[in-house]
This record gives sequence, C-alpha cells and structure tokens, in this order.
Amino acid sequence: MAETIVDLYKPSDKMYVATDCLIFGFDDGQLKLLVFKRRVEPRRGEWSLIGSFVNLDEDVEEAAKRVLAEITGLENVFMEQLGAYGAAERDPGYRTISIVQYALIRINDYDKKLVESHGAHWFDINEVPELVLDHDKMLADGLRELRRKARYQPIGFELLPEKFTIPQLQKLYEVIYQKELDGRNFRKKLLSLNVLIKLDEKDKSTSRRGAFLYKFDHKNYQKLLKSGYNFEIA
Amino acid sequence: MAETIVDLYKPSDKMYVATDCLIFGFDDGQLKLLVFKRRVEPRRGEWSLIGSFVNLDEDVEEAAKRVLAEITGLENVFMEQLGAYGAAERDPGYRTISIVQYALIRINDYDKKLVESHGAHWFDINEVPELVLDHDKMLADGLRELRRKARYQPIGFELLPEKFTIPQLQKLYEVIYQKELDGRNFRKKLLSLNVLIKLDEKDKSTSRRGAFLYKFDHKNYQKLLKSGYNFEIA
DNA sequence: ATAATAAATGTATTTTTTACATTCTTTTAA
DNA sequence: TTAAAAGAATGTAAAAAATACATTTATTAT
Repeated sequence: MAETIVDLYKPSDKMYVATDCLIFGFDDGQLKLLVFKRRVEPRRGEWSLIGSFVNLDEDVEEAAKRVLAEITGLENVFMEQLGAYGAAERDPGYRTISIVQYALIRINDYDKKLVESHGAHWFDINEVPELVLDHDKMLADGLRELRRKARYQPIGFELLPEKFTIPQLQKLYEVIYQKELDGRNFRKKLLSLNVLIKLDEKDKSTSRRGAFLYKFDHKNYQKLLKSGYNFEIA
Repeated sequence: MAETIVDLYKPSDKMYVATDCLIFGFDDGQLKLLVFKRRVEPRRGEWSLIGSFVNLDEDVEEAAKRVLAEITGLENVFMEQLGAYGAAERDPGYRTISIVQYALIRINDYDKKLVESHGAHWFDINEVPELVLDHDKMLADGLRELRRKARYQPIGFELLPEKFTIPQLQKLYEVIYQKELDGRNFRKKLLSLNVLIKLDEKDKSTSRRGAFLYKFDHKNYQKLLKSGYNFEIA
C-alpha cells in the first residue's frame, strides 16, 4: 500500500538534546572561562564546557540554568543563547544536538567549594586547554559574539562587582576588545551616557590616590534603550 | 543498589528535533515571508514557517537546506541560524526542539509551480496571518535579527537581483529599517564603500530617464571585511 | 617633607553624519 | 517639434562625534 501523507510527515527519529554553557568571568585583569571534566562517554574525563542533557519536561533554558547553579551555586545570572550545534557527526556516541548558552558571572560571587567539588576550573581565556568534541568551536564563536555584543549592550557590567571603578571597567573593555583604549576618551564617552552613578567611596587597592567607585544605573539605561540609543563603547 | 556516577549522567530522554525556516523575499517594494500549511499533527493545516523534522543522519543545517529546496527549488541560498526554540511546552504533541534559520532569497528566482504545489504562500511582512505554535515569536525575533544584521553586513544584496539600481537598494533599506532615507546621503555613503560596480545598463521600468544598474563587488567587500571595516548603512 | 603611583581632567583636530534644493535624462502627449 | 512629466542624479555647508594628546591631583609610604 502507498504511504499516506500522514505517514510521510510523521516524525520518525528522536535525538538527544544537550545544553552547554560558556561561563565567562573577569578576574585579575583577565577574561576567564569555567570548564569541567566531561561526565559522560565518549571522551569521559576530557575538558568540556559545562553542560548536561536536557530533561524531557524541562525548557532548554531551564536546563542551562540548572547546570550552572549545580556547578557554581549561582542563580539569576546573565545568560543568552549562542545557538544550536547540530552536525550529524559532532558526537561520536549518540546523535546529540547541543544548544549553547553563554553566561557572564561576577567571579567573586560563585561558590568556590562547589566548583572545586565538581572538578571545574577557571582558565585564562588564552590558556584554555583543548576541549572535547566541537567545544573549541563553541568557544571561538562565543568569544566573537561576546566581543560583538559588548559593543552595543553594556553586558560588561555583568562581569564586574556591583561597585566598580572606571579604570576597572576600562581594563575589562580592553581585554574584551583586545586593544588599549585612551583613558580620557573612554571616561568621557562613558560618563556622557549617563548610566553610571558615582559613589562617595573609593577603591584604594590599586593606587595610593584611590579611584572612585560607581554603580550601574539600570533605570537610566532602560530609558536610553527605549529612546533608541545605540549604546556603543570604544 | 546505589546509582553509580555513570548511571547518573547517562542520557535518558530523547526528543524530536525540527528545523523551521524564515524565508524572506523582497518584491514590489515590500518585504515578504513565505509560509505554508503545517503538515503534521497537531494543528495540521494551520499556517506555519516552512520546516521539517531533522533526520538522524543529517546535519541540522542540511535539513533546513533540504526543506528550502523542496519547497522553492532553490539551492545555494543565504541562510543563517537564528537560534533554538526549546520551551518544554512549545509543541503540545511531541517534545520537540526547533532550530530556526532565516534565508534571504531573490524573489524572482524561486520555482513558482513548486511553491504552489506545496500550498506555500508569500505574505507581505505586515500581513502575515497568525502562525502555529511559537512561530509568531520566531518571526518577530527573526525580523529583529534581520534589522540588526542589515546594519553591519550587506545582506540586503541577497534579496535583490544580481543587477539592481540604487533607488531599489534604498527602497529595500527603507523597508527593512522602516524609515525614509535621504537619497543623496544614502548614495554617497554607499558609493564611498566601493562595493558597487556600475554597469552600462539602465533599468527603465520605474522612470523615463532610467536608473543605472549596479552589481555587488564581492571581492572588494571581502577586502573591506578583512581590513576590519564596519559596514554600516544608514 | 618628598617620592612614588595611578586617577582625573580639557582642548584642538579630524572625521563622519546630517540637512537640504536643483538640474538632468528620457519618454509621452500635445 | 516642443513642452510637460517623472524619477535619477548631484554638491555643499553645518553639526556632531571620534580621535589624539600632556599635565595636574590625591594619597600613601619612606
């Protein structure tokens, strides 16, 4: 008997769906990535992005948040989707699609004991060891996206403590863009955006004079966004 | 007996993986979207983005290209991934993840008979009927991405015929950005980029005088990209 | 008291963006 | 053949944004 149209379009194959997360931090003047040892075969034990299979009753995004919390103890973290990696041969074990997210965390907030207990490790972004499967490609794509994104949205703030100094912020942008910025121009541009609130405190850890601390002004930033402003730094 | 670590991290659940494609075209001064009637339950017969399940031995990208060719007859089309849609409840039938791509096609190239035979239909972007499942959200996201992307990469050319006039190109950007542009400034900016090749032909379909036809200079564009130039129009 | 150190500040120049009005080429109709 | 019509093509001045660049300031440690 001929196939009916319903037969033709009936789904046949199921696949595994995983999520992997690029967890970025900023510390010691350097951009860092958190990785751990892969927990499943094949390639169990090799360095890997932090990830997990997605449960059947769970949003993909939820799954990413679950695994992030599991490893770092952090919730309410900035996270966006980078994209899906779906090459047929990307995982030699099972046919698995991975949906990759990137998260930006304040590196002093995470639960160090928990991270250690999972065998996770922070690497300087230039010293990340070879990663399993197509995770190197994910990292390269994620870095490109982070650099692109940082130009138009103030996601840099997600990587800094609540209170930060302008030189710290400048250093962060220098690391992201991989070039030196002029202090006067950077400060001028940034202050002109009116999204920083100057505090009455100084951070004296890096100079005798000390640098004033600032907070990010979320309200003003929302206003700025609505008015169609193109937030562009450096 | 207690679960071993391998048990804990053994994948358990499989899901369906689909791909849906936002197929954009530009015709008659308007941005258009190609949609068809959904071929699978539930909601069979409702308007839907053009999509298909991904076969087990097929890259996700391949699957998208397969379905695009199946409906339009087109190959070698500009296509990029928008992202994965993975809410647990997005499809009330099966647990299905959809990976969405967007394609830009030259609207005169496609196979009209083939499109008709699949019950597919072009809608003016402002008159797209309600779409099935979360496809409305995909369209809204895709439009935003198209608008963003058009600012920094000359993807507009993918929507125009090989030979086009500057007024046509301007009209396209006006439709994408949803605002009028100044003809003198647009032309000046565009020509200054040196990525247009002026031809010795005119298109007289829209005026008595006729407008010169141009081609896109892919080689120069590649040079421009490598030199780090930020291609930004309007 | 002073030496040391990073933080903070202003201006002139260049580049880019914006605003704006007229002339040109060709066809069609009188 | 001439005039009218219609979109295509062009230039310049003003405003805004980005860049280049050097000195002074606040504080701590010696």
